[in-house]
Amino acid sequence: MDRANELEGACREQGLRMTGQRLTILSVLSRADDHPDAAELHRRAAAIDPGISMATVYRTVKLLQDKGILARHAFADGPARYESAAQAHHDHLIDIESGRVIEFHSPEIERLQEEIARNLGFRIVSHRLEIYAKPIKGRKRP
Amino acid sequence: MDRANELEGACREQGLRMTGQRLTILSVLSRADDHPDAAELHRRAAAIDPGISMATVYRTVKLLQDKGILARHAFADGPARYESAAQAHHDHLIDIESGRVIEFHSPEIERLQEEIARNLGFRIVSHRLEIYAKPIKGRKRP
DNA sequence: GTACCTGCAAATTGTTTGCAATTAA
DNA sequence: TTAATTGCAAACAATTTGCAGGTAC
Repeated sequence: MDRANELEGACREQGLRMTGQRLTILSVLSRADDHPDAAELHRRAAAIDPGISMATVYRTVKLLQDKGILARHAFADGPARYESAAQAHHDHLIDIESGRVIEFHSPEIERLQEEIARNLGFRIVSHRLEIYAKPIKGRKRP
Repeated sequence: MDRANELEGACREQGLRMTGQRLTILSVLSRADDHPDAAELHRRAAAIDPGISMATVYRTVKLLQDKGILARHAFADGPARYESAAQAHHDHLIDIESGRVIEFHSPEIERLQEEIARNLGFRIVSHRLEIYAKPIKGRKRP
């Protein structure tokens, strides 16, 4: 019922072998409500199972990505960051002061993108929209 | 009057020393109507001045970037690609079959982005919008 | 003359991979 | 049983940097 089981279930459906390391990484991913990079995933996973290696983290995130279970985002600088692919499509606003990532979605922008691509004679396969911004001082944010 | 002189002029205005290597790289950049990566810039520059090193290419593009003369784009995969920053702001559609980059601009999308950021309590510093797409067969493209 | 620039090679960063040992199914 | 998975270390790709010598101004 919880997210760990959802991710684990998705993996089993895909016929992946559920090793201790994978379970550990899945549990880390399921409890993450941020956008950790590989090093951070390894740190959190190693806190549970100290023997886990960086190579396994990389192999696992790539595997999950290929299976459509995990989304990888290479923002403008620094290492790639990951999040569960289970949620609906969205874009990202990156707080360049804190590194925090805020998700948003604009059907209007999506529609305009489709229109632009079509007018150029293309069919969209994927897209990337990232806003790099600073918090406005004295403004409360949701 | 031509773009080589424009770029060179911009560099001189910034007080940069105009070495032979920089002039070579500037001339390569000025005649490029595509989005070359560092290796490609080096290839083209080396065709003019075989002694030029990769390190100098990297140092030069970074310098020009810092001075606002050159724009660096790290697309979804492969090395970063560069283009003159002299032109108006625009976003990119990448033909994933050929790697070709098509520029477009949508004031409407820009406006929506501003609105989204404002509503979240942020001020946009920069943004990145890339559309990865395939050509529609049997359609003529501009 | 001197601060800046260059080439070279070595270092860095983020990520991938070959291999021999281990393990899930 | 046996094909998949792991840890380790080495390999990789893109980019940066220390250093000793060279050059624009």
